[in-house]
Amino acid sequence: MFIFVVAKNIYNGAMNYEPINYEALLRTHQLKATPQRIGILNAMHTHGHITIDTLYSDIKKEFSAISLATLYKNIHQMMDATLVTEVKIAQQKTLYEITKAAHAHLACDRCGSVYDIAIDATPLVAQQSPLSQHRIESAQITFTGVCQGCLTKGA
Amino acid sequence: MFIFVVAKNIYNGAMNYEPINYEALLRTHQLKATPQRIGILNAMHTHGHITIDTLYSDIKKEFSAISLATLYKNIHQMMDATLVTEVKIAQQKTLYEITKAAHAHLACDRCGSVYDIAIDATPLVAQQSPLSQHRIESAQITFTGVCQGCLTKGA
DNA sequence: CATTCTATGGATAATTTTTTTCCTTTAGAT
DNA sequence: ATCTAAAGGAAAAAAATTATCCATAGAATG
Repeated sequence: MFIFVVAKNIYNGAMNYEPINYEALLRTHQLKATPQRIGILNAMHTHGHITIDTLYSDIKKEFSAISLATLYKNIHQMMDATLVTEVKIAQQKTLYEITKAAHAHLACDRCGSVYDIAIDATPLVAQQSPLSQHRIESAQITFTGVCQGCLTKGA
Repeated sequence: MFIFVVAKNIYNGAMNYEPINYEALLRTHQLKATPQRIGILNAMHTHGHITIDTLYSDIKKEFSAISLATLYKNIHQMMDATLVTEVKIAQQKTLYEITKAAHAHLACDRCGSVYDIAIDATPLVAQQSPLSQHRIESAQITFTGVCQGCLTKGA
């Protein structure tokens, strides 16, 4: 038997039971639910994580007049509201994703793609914090290696 | 009894037995040992990790005419040679450090400082790789929390 | 449902960060 | 000591990010 305890109105990319209500998600985070913001969240959701360029070209299909400044402004507002997370990986362009259940990333050395890896860093944090003179609260993990696709087709 | 197996000419920031021979380190990595490069490595070493701005103002004390382009060009060459590592942390400026023994970083939520955390990610990689459809080879870990300094002086 | 107030979007420009180009100088091999 | 490919410096260009200004649109209020 599995018990899913789902906090109300927390986005979880892995649980696509029903279409995501971006309006409610925005309001929960004290942000106005504008069409542009909904579009941004939608693009992030369909891509999992997204660069500013992909987001820009994607969203222009719906809002041809949208400006990059609008994207940056909104991304930062959503980051301040912890609704969006910035993902920085060495040698890669910055990615943005809807804040979701803890997970790691794999950056493929060969093709550069970034994949989500299901992992709970809680034990790592719990283990490290007492060893450190700092108070450790969370962990962001980026793995590097070779992705499934490259393994299959490559040597 | 402790046995230290130290690969020859690998930089290890933690082992300051003797002054680091940057010339040899550069040559080992097939890079010409120019004074500017030695200065860059020296600044990285004394700071542990460094932003481009700090590096620039630091190194100008020795090479007043050095240009930012020279820094970026060299950093990239050293990164290609795996002598330097780029550290990207969300909400922070990119840091550069001499590639050293595996370690994690702690980014303080309060003051923004970044500290090194001694940790060997090998077990994490070994544990995750078989669980994944990808081949996982290494891990970069960034912890967030509150650093010792802020803990002491703050609430 | 209309009105009002405030936050948002879009245009534009300014900053900041990073990369490129071109020419002179230098490290390191011969 | 000489030679040559690589490196440094100056300058500009390109890319990424942020700020400013004003018209407009959410959403709260009556």
